[in-house]
Amino acid sequence: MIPLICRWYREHRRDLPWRQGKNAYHTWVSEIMLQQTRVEAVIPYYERFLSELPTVQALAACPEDRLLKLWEGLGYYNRVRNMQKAARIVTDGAGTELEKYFSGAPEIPGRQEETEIVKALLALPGIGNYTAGAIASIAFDLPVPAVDGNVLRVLSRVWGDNRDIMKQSVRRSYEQALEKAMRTVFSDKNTDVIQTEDSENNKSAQMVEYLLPGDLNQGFMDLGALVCIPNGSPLCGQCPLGERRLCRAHISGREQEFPVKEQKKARKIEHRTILLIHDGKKVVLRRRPEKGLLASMYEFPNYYGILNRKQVLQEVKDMGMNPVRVRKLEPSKHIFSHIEWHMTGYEVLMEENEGRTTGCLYQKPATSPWILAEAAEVRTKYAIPSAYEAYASLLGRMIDG
DNA sequence: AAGTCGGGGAG
DNA sequence: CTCCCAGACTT
Repeated sequence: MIPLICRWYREHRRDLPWRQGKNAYHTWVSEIMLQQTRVEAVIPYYERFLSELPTVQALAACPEDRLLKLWEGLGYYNRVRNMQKAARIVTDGAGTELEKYFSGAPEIPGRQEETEIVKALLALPGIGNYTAGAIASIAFDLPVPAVDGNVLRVLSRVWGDNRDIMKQSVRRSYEQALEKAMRTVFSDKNTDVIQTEDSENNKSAQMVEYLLPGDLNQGFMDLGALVCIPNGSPLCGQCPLGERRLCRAHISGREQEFPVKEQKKARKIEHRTILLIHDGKKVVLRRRPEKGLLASMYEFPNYYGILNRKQVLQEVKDMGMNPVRVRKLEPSKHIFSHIEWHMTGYEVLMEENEGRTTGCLYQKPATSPWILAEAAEVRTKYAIPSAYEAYASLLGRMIDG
């Protein structure tokens, strides 16, 4: 099965930005972005991120607000904070031996160093079993599995496995099974060769190429994305395993029954009130706490529950502003994985605050800091979660015209 | 083992 | 609407 997937991958692989050349830092960045995120969503972020932070050293040195702005809209913002922490560990030198692998020329570690490399990767924040395996196999050619949703879906169908793939015990058993198989197939003594044509000579000169662990792991990904797809019917006619009767689900016509997954719990609903406080030129923004949901990102002042006009006026006065006019805005809804925000908004026109950019007149700055942001900078400088998009869009119309 | 952490595209 | 995505971390 493994050689079949490797060969299928060489023939059908998608041409993706992070698949040009072999660069461990590039692989790392792409794998972090791709956690729970689709390829199409990642591509533009990946290009922008690498053009601004082309090296692990540049990542280590990037200011946090700029880092969050580069990640704005991708979600799971701890991913990028953890990646920067890891970059600082790597470039510190004191931490691991990984620095040479993540900077400079591509250097492939020997098999003897395999367990050490994987262990060092796993020790970095933001890198778990999957990502360590992906980097080790794709960038370093090490025979380590990278078990993600694609692998679980493909293999649960191939094996007709009716266990719940959400259970970590099941994931572990897949990792162990794959690791054992990969050690055998990718061992130095069993180098299956692939015959390929030499395109330059246009002759059928045969080159010897070896099956690579990275091709298997990426083969699972592309197979899962293009053929063995979730939701609906997989395209078994295009599958290298289907016609060879290597897939139990396909043999018995039960493709739809796998993978088995326990259904998720219902989301919690939260009502919130969003305030667009502005003077026609500047708008009030707030920085979220450093932990929890949307940590350290910027937002419009907002409050739990639905406030009426009187309460809104009181809140604005408590912030030290002089409100002139209050107007109710259209409600808006935003859905997170586990929470649903039902928002209502108010536009609050306030007196001009020339000269003031930050401050808190009636509250301690440490507990409720706010800033007066230039309208143009709201979009260019501050990382604002997509949850506020409806109101950010309204604000643009209020201030710019 | 269960909960937290985003956002968007497809069915 | 629901599901799922190249998951990791905390409790």
